[in-house]
Amino acid sequence: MNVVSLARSDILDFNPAVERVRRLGELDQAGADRFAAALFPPRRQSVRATLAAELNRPVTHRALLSGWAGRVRILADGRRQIVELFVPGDLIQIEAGALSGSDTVVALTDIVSSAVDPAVWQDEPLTALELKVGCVATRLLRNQIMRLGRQSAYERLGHLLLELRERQAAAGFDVRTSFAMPLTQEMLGEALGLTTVHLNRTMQLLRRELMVRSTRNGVELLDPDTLARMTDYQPLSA
Amino acid sequence: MNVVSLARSDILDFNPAVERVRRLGELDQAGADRFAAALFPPRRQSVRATLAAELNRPVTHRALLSGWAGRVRILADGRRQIVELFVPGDLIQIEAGALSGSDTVVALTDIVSSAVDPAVWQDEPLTALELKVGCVATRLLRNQIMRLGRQSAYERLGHLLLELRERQAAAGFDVRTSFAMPLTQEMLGEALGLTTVHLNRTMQLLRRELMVRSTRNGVELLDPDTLARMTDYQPLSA
DNA sequence: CGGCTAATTGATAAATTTCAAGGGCAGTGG
DNA sequence: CCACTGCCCTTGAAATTTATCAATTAGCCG
Repeated sequence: MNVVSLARSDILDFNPAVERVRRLGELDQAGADRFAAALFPPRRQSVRATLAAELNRPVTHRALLSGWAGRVRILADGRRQIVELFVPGDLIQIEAGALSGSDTVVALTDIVSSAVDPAVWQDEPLTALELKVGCVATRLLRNQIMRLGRQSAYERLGHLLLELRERQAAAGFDVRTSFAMPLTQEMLGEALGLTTVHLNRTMQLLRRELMVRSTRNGVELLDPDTLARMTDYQPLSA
Repeated sequence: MNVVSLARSDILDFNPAVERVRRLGELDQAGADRFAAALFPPRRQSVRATLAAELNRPVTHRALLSGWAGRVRILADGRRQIVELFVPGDLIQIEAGALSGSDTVVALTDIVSSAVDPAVWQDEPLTALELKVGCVATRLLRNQIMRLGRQSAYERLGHLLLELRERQAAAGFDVRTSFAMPLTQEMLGEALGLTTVHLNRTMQLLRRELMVRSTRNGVELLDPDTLARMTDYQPLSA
């Protein structure tokens, strides 16, 4: 009855994307299975690989099954902005050609992902889901804008960590003690509009104040409620 | 044959939203008319009014016909971020309830707008359009993230002005000499993550360098190409 | 034990914010 | 017609935050 531990214990057929869609759409087993069946065979890619549009369509989704990715924009002088972060379970919207602008989706770690058959959104229990998935993605973009436009380094980092935690929880991962955070501080800085040096110092501050503990390849939030209050974090599932 | 001047000369039935959709979807007259017919009677609202979801649907579009609006997020301590700006011709996506997060769409000037009948997207020549409209909106959000995360005050302002110009051009306005810019410097600052004071100084810098000339309620870009190079601006229509 | 890459530190410079006032201009009412 | 009031734009000086530059340390893998 504990979905989290079931999902974790039976790694073999735990699929974070299916889990996420199941919860988001409040699907029953049949609906979840239908979505699972719409996933093409997973493909493995290494860090820095590019995720491209597929199936000869202007817009496709790829379900990220493991590893992290990011949508990246690079300026003429080499500055790099990670516009959007993707964690396991996310459905990454990839646009073909001109529609994508100058942004690229890149693997930030080694990843596994599968294309989503667009036909699946026609099926009755899933019709509303494409819309919902889009709305959530848009809200994340707006969160990112709020962080970059209005928050201090400290707030940005705290807010982002809370968001990443909630997103992983929404994909069925157990985040109660700690959650995955495989990004280097350089990448985190590129996402948060901060230099590596400053991000490092900000992270140290969070640790010194006992808001965060870093574990191997992961992070633990020691007082999420206070952190949420301090950084104006609003749960996605509000 | 000059669409711009035709549109301008016949103000009476110039509808920037119809014009924009017509171009975006490469519609013929019949298609454009079909879209025009899907617009509910326009409603007038004053500055600071809120645009709310309608038609008992989770997501609706409102076509902004005149005046400017913005999607706004307010933090607990009163800081305000304009997440997204809307100019005449834009189709503003408005989410109901929880889907919207804590963001609100607000009139930044007096405005006129009409709801879009969602049924219109089912019609054949327009099917692909909802997708395209969404993609463009998303690209604008990503532009905003890039500006806030990676650019200096000078670059941010220049980049945004170029974007606002192109968007108004895309809605059929003649932007060759100057274009509308009815926002106060305070609002511009709230959009660009800058204080009013700093925005003011940055604007003066752009003027001093003869990149920008301010006219009454409008702006003229004196050397758009150079400005685009300096600010890494990529046309939406690329 | 190298040889990486990532994390950390210290010192200094630059960008941006804050605070506090002035000035311009348009509409309003006497 | 003029003073008045309410925005909005503009300025100056000082304080903060964040970036830059340049090493140094820590960890991990073969």
